[in-house]
Amino acid sequence: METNGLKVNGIQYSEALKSLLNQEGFRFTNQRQKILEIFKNTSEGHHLSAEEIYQQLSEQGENIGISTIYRALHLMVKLGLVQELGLAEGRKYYELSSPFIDQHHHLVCVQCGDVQEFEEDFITKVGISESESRGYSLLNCQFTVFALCPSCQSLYSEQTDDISHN
Amino acid sequence: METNGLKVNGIQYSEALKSLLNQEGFRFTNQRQKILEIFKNTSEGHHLSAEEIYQQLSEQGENIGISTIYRALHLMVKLGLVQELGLAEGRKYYELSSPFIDQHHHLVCVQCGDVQEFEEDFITKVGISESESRGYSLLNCQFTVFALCPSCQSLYSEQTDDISHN
DNA sequence: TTCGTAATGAAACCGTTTTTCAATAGTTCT
DNA sequence: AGAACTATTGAAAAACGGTTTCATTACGAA
Repeated sequence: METNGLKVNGIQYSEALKSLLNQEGFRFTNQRQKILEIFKNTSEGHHLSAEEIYQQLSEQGENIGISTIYRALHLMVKLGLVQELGLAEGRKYYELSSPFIDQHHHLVCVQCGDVQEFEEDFITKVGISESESRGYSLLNCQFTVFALCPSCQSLYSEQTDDISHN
Repeated sequence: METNGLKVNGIQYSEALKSLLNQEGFRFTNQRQKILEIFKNTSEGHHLSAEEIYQQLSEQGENIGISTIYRALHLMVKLGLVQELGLAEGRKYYELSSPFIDQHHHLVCVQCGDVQEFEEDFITKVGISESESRGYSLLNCQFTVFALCPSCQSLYSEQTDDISHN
């Protein structure tokens, strides 16, 4: 059908990004635009690492440096466009931040890495009140539940020996 | 007074650790005992990194390898003795897990790294019910609030230019 | 168009964590 | 207590995620 809804949204988004950047003295570069497009085209509930963004852009034929991606991600976090998540081991994940998407929290299977999202307004409220009552200014709060998903539970009990490290 | 409460507890603790390890086919080594002692002698609210455990043991004259510490920490996490925290950038922190200490959550200043703890039973209950309702088996849940502490707020607003990365 | 400088890509670098491997030392069995 | 089995160890090397450096490029204001 090629209605190109994405493209239309993409243009609006780009305009918004451009004015947001310019009004802070930053520049609207092709690379930053492409990175934001990756986020836009990513299904809700999927979280992107710097490496995955790099892979996707490389596949699209973009010649982008990994350091550019890290720099863009930091900038977008500071501008409030993107949120940084500490879901998994050793690596950061990113997602578009509210108000673009609803505030939510994560249930992670530590074995297979599957991530489920859920909403619970009260938790965010606790974050707000805990920081306010101490004079802190809230940046972001994350509730992460680490667990084993049903299919990993059976496997797991059989391989207690995968605990040792040699 | 030298009542040696710690030592008495230490012995009990060691016995408990030994049988816990042995019943799973692991060995009760001097190094693992020493590491657990570090945790025991650490004040509540202080979180240990692998590096800090290494420093403390080295000061005590123990000749322990850093890889042994990482291996022991992983094992203790799997056994449920210790909890892994993703509080700060680039490095993991560890603390004795409940039921040894009360369940609590963290308010972190992203600027100076100061950590405040607070309790909120409801949050833990959400973690339990979210995982149960999906058939997940809960391992551990963490609510982390990232914010700026009062003293860092003033400094921070002056340096908006630290956003760019060159 | 020109100019100033923010942003870029490549490569070098950094700190943390993991892996490798030969040597050591808990555990169990006799 | 001694022997045998093998989990664990320390040291060094490697891997890994992320950051910095620097010469070059390209936004965007004038």
